[in-house]
Amino acid sequence: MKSKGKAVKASRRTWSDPEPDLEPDTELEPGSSEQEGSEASVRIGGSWRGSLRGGDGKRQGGVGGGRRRRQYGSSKERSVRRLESNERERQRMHKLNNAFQALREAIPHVKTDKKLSKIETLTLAKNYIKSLTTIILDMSGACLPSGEVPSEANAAKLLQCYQQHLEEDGEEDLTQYLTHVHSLGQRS
DNA sequence: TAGGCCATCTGGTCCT
DNA sequence: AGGACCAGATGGCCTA
Repeated sequence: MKSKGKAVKASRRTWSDPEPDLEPDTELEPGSSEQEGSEASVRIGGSWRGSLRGGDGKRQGGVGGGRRRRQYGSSKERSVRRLESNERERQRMHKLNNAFQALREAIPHVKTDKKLSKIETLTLAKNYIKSLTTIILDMSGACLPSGEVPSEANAAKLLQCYQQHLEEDGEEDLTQYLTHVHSLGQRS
C-alpha cells in the first residue's frame, strides 16, 4: 500500500497558487510564535509541515530558543524570494546529480540499459572502496610482521611503516605510486 | 495497481 | 541578511 495515492492527497498550495481562504500575511506557520510548542504540527495538504526533526537537537532553534518567522515584505516580495530560492535549490540538486553521475562512471559495474539508482551508486562505491582498500593492504602485507593478516585494523600500522619508508627512501616511491594509480584511473 | 525512484517545492536551521 | 543545506511532502513516471 502506498500512502501517496493521487486521489487521497490534497492539492498542494504554492506561492503561485495561493489558498484563497487564507491571507498570506496572517497565516500561521509551524514554529511561529503563535505555534510555539507544537513541534509536530502538520498541515495536511498545505505547503508547510511541522518540524518533525528531533534527535540530535542540532537544528533546534538558535540562540534564544524560539524560532521566529522570518520577516519578509509584501507577498509579492516573498513570492519573488521563493522563486529565487527554488531556482537555487534546483541548481544545487542538479550539481548533486552531476556528482552522482560522475560517481557512476567512476565505479566498475555490470553495464545494463538501466542506470544505477542513487542508493545503488552509493552502495557500489562503498564496496568498491572497500575492495581497493583490501587489495592495497594485501599488497602491503610484506610490511607487516610475519603471520599478521593485513586488515583495516592494520591501517595505522601500515601508515606508520610507510612513513618510515618515506623517511628512508624519500618521496620518489610515493610519486611513482601516485603516478601509477593516476594512469590506471585514466585508463579505466 | 502497488511500489520504487526521482524532481521539485517548501520552510526551518546553519553558516558566512 | 542572505545563501547553503537539509529533510518532509507531493506528484509524475516506470516497472513488475
